[in-house]
Amino acid sequence: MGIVARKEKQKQEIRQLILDASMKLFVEEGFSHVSVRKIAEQIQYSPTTLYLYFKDKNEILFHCCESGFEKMLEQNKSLALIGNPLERLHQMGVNYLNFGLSNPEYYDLMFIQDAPMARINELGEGWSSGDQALEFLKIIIKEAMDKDLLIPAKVESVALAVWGMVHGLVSLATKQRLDKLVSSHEMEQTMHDSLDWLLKTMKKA
Amino acid sequence: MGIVARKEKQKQEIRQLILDASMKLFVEEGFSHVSVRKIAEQIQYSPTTLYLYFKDKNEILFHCCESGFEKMLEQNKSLALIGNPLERLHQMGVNYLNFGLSNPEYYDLMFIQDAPMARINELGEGWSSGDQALEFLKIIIKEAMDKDLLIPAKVESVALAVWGMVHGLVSLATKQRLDKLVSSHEMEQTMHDSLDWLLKTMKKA
DNA sequence: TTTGCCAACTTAACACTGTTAACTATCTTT
DNA sequence: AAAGATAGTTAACAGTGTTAAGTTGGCAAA
Repeated sequence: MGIVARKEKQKQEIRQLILDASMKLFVEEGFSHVSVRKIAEQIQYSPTTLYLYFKDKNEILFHCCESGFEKMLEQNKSLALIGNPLERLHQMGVNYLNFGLSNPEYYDLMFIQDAPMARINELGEGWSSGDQALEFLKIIIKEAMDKDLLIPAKVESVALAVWGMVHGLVSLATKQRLDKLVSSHEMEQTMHDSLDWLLKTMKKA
Repeated sequence: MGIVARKEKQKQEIRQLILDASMKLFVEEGFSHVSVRKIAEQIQYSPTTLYLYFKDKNEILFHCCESGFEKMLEQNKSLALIGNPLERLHQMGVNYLNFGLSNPEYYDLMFIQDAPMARINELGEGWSSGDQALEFLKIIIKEAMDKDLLIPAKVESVALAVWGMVHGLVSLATKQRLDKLVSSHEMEQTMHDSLDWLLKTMKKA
């Protein structure tokens, strides 16, 4: 049994090797410049070898995407320390904007590109990463309402509105839709202003 | 002079032929399935002929994108009839959500894909379509504030927040990020709920 | 009228892309 | 030692955007 276990371990190592190479490439060169052949070259294997470890490119990208969610989750660890749910919500929004602007390639994969979702749909699974994140957001909002800090409303609507807004800002910015409309050195500040405005507005007087 | 004018007219006709074919294709088959070769086949020309009329594929897509903005503008013509700026803002949001959900391929090109912006950046021009749309939004918000219907705030922040939210909702939805989180038959309603919530919340009591 | 030019257009090719089928070693088991 | 599974390869298919070179046809000047 030891021998079959070792084989399995080696297999996993190569899988990881492929994923690491993919991530390195797409962080450095950008999502659109990552090809199966380039990944293979990076790890000194033939391109077709990747297909022995992954069904297709989508599956590789899905794992990179999951890795992005881990990165994001990591960043949000410190949120637990914030007692006030409204302040926690605010910091979560700030973290979201920062993550998106600092990791545009990851962000693209996590929330915009079709590839990772295509893989999920093929397997008929749920989207656990997205589910967790939205659930987390809903809990904070519910807590804030319970503590009478927010105007009562349907939690789902508010959560979607907040997520929608920060996602909208990040994706407009990273897809260059604000470049010609907002001066670039004020861009980040303007985005944070919008977030501040939302939180101030939804706060109970 | 008549002869050179006719030639010019013919040139414009072929340009339009190419654009029409492109639009037909990418509305029917989806953005990612539009290739230079397919466009060419559609109009019975050789693929390379397109390069006599357009610099590259990006330029073609840019024009399709502009055509999307016209479609959207058309839809917003009726807004002028609404006297109350808050109601007008609300209807504009509703229109935005509907446009995005009904024309996902156009929407993708207008607000998400790199191609059209790449062309704008190459030419060093501004983004007049985006500029107009945002300006329009700002004017409504300013009017609402002046008429004491909205809590006063920096117009730019509010405009970006509102745009960000509707854009965020549409792009999350069209990029399948809500599929596993919101039941599909309630999706549209949920999105409108979020918009309603925002407008109700920002409204002066 | 004939020559020459110029414009519109096409063919062939380059350098890529994801992916599959078929082949070749190497290592395991009988 | 022979047979079979495993891991990896090469070659190929069908597609992408794009460019260089070649081919027409029609018009203008000689």
